[in-house]
Amino acid sequence: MVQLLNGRSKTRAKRLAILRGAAEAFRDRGYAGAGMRDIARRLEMAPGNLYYYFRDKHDLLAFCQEEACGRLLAEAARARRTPGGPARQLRALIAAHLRCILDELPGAGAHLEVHALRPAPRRRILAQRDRYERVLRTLIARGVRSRAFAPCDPKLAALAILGAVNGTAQWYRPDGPFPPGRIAEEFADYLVRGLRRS
Amino acid sequence: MVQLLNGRSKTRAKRLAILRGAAEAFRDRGYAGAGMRDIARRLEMAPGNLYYYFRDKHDLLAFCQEEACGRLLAEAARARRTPGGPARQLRALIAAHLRCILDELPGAGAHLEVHALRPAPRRRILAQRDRYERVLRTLIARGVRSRAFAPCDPKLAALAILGAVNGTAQWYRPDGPFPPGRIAEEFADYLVRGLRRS
DNA sequence: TCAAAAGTTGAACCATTGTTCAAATTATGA
DNA sequence: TCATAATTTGAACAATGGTTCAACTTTTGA
Repeated sequence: MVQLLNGRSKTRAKRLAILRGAAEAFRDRGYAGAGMRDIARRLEMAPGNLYYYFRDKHDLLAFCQEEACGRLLAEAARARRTPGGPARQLRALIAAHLRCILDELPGAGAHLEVHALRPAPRRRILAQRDRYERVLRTLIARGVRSRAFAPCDPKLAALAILGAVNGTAQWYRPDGPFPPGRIAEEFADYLVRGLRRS
Repeated sequence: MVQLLNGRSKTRAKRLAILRGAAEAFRDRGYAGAGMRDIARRLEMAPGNLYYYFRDKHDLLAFCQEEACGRLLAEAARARRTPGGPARQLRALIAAHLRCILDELPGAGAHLEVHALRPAPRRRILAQRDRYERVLRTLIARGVRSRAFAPCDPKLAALAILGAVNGTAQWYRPDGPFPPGRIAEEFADYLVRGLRRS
């Protein structure tokens, strides 16, 4: 294979591979419960090697969460550009969010154990999370104003949606009965229909 | 005060007090992240004293989860006795569930970190959780059959509801802008409306 | 082909964790 | 009031955790 990746992006690829194992471990055992040795074993590498790619465990967690937030914010931006009213856009965002955390990242940042982050990354990640939630709330509020949705508190509705969506990381299994696409579609339908006027 | 409590129920009261502190710690830091010293400090007692009431940390976690599951199953039984169709019953159960984990228990077992349980308690708690989920699914399926709800997979719908409901433990704060009753009512309305035919 | 750089290893270190226990304190009841 | 039981304490112990690092292997590029 031709070498298309320079040094920088090769280490980034490795960091993403580590992310996958680490995020799985964090999801299964929690941040503190997942040991560096466990993470290394999942990836079939030596524990010490993790420290070649990440300064320490906090840094590894921060990378997981920033990667997840970054992708979700990209999906949020795309959703706002999709044609249609707030209902269609919200539906698209929920489905994209689900595909993202089920398919690409193994629930990275689903737990969002921000308490374990250092002050600086925590501020960054909380800011990203706030931006994402604001997009959600704005879509909902817009739907309420356009009378597509019934009156409600957009903040509470957004929290309900995020709970249902992020909760999937806890029970979803790739070899389970529900493929990610199916979950994405059914959840998006259900969670948007609850907002509609009845 | 008159001594109405015999020895047994007095130690049970203390165990419940410990539960409150422990469940808060588990919710904030995760099972592994919450140290026995932290839990003791929250309760203003010595670390060693916890071992007078619980065999070890696993036992403390098991008590939290069994207490939570027990109360939720009691609410499930009551919901099935409330008058009205599946929609009303489901709405009542969701609201009761929320009041339970927001008001009474500080999100005990919200995480449901079953991996940290010993085999025997884990079997018990998983069985209780399954029973609870089955009640939920049955209510949903009944609503679908009676054409009160739109066709859907009751299993997926139940998981969506549980995600939204249990997720509240992560962001709810007693001194926040939303009182538990408000959250219970809005969530119950929203989550049931999503099932209705539109 | 080979020297330098990049990447990998696992044993060792030290702080922290769950846990124990003998001693101290408080509650009980006759 | 006092002896007994119940409860609480905190120092100490063994195990586990994150982390370091010198040595080793692989990759790179000329």
